[in-house]
Amino acid sequence: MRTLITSALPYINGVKHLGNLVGSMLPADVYARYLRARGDEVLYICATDEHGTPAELAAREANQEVAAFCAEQHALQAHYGEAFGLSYDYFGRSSSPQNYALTQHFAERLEAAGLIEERVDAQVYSVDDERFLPDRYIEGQCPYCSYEKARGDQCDSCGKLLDPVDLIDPYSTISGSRNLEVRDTRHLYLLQSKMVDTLRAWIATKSDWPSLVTSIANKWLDEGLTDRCITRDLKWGIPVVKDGAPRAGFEEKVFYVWFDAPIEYIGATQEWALANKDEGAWKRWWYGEEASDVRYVQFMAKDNVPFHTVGFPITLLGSGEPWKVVDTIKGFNWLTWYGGKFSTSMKRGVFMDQALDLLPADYWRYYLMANSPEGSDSSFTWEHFASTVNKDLADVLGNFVNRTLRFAASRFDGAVPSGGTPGALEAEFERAFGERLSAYSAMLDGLEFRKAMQELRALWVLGNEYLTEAAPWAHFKTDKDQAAVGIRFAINLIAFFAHVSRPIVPQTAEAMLNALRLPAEPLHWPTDMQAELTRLQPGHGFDVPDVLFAKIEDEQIADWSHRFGGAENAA
RNA sequence: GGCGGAGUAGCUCAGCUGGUUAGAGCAGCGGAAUCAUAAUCCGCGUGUCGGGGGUUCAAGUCCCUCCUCCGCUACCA
Repeated sequence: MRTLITSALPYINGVKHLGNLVGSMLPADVYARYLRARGDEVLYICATDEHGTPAELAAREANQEVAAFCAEQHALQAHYGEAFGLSYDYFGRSSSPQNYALTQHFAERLEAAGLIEERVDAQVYSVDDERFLPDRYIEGQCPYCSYEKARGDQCDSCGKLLDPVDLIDPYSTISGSRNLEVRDTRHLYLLQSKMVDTLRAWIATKSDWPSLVTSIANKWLDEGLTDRCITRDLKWGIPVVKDGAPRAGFEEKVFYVWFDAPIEYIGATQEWALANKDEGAWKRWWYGEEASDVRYVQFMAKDNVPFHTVGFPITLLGSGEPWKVVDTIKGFNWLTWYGGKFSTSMKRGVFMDQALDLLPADYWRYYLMANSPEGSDSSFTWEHFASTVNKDLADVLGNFVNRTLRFAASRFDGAVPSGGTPGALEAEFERAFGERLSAYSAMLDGLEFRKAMQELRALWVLGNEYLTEAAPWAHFKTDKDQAAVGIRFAINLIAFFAHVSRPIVPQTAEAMLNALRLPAEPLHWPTDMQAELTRLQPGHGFDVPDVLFAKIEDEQIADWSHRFGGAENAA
């Protein structure tokens, strides 16, 4: 069994915040690391999503050409992804030549299958901006409640749905210009309505999807899928072609970002194959008989679910070609900022670059996974973050390693001690660890991350319980062999903890292995507790590492709340 | 407006197809221990399960209704 993993593509308009991270890339990474440790073959693919109006506007804001802007932002996101330990096999770009070719290929296949047709729309054009305006970029007075800043799609004041032409005295939010006119523009429509039955039958087979995902998917089907416009009047994007030449009447248009973005999962796999000088290697993950043993798991936040349960499957299934479609979708709710919204445009919340300036990646990784918004939205606060880090990471895991190794170093000369034989206590704890390990693995298999973190924490706690009962510091005075049994057991637990914690806190786990003078490779996933607890034999040397996790002080919380805003800066 | 999700201990959250005295972690209180980042371990939880009504032998769990919050509503992505 091979597993293909993709996480929703982060949009190009800036460094992502913790909410973006926890809803897609981070859990995908944890899962990929877990499966790799278990010995499975894994391909974890991600990429930046670079097209669309916001990218053009962000580039203009930064006073850059859009291509240069995207290249720079891609490099930044790649950098911070790596710094966060995101173990992509490849981090591609939706603006890659591979994605151009694939997107154009799918459009042609869909048209050949009778699923695409041209239609003419009337749309608002801003003469001064020299562009057609998406509804949300037009504001004006609401015809119902007279609110001055109603958007073209909806009035934020009275909530009524609007059409841009309804607005009184409309203007472009890009330039403020009121020089707007309605122009006819020709677009390609994907005839999603023809695929409803196919889609419904396909989704009906997915009994293991989270209810969050199926309910969103079924909602779209139940309301009746409408045909969807898949081209836009923009310059930055994938050109619309026909028979290898620009399509007549579409010379100034590109494909809609939501048409080409998911295709980039395949595109990025092709980029990966090319980078590894094995150009055909992508196919065994995506196409035909070769890919039949692939299990495909997607990670995304709930806003992305419609595009992955409806849009992208229609593209793949409608092509009539044997493309791999998703097997399991793991959807997430929102991580909120003190109950409000993390916001890139409002700069509200903590962003990946800022987070790493404050603390190493593992602090964030553990906190985010332990509080992952699976069942419902969950809320970030500095106080909660600090108490999770201090209690679970510093006091329970970090202190276990520290107390064990410091004691062992001072009483047993920096090596695993010999003497004594394990007794009933060790047998009892070996069994307890085995049970917890099974539960932990089962939660990871089931993509139940929050519960998995509870089990992981319970394993760490069990280590401290063992030490309390074994009390090597007490035995040391009267029975050195008995003390040696406890310390041997505890040192082996450190190695065990390193392996089981590694998908979540990779840097710390490697520091633990390093302290025990164990190689970081090959990856290892414990299954047999008896083997785990006898791995390090008497005489094996070790080092006492620096404290693994520093505690977060009240002054830091106060400082960060002040700098980033706390409750008072919630939406 | 329509649709989706949520409202469970001070806080953050579990509670699948209804079934023994509603759970976990944090915080709090008491105790043990003293190897350790004063770090650990043990013990202690009556909370109108948002309000009201209903179905049932039995409801946090199903139905109706009302209230509150969040999201989506297809041209933001």
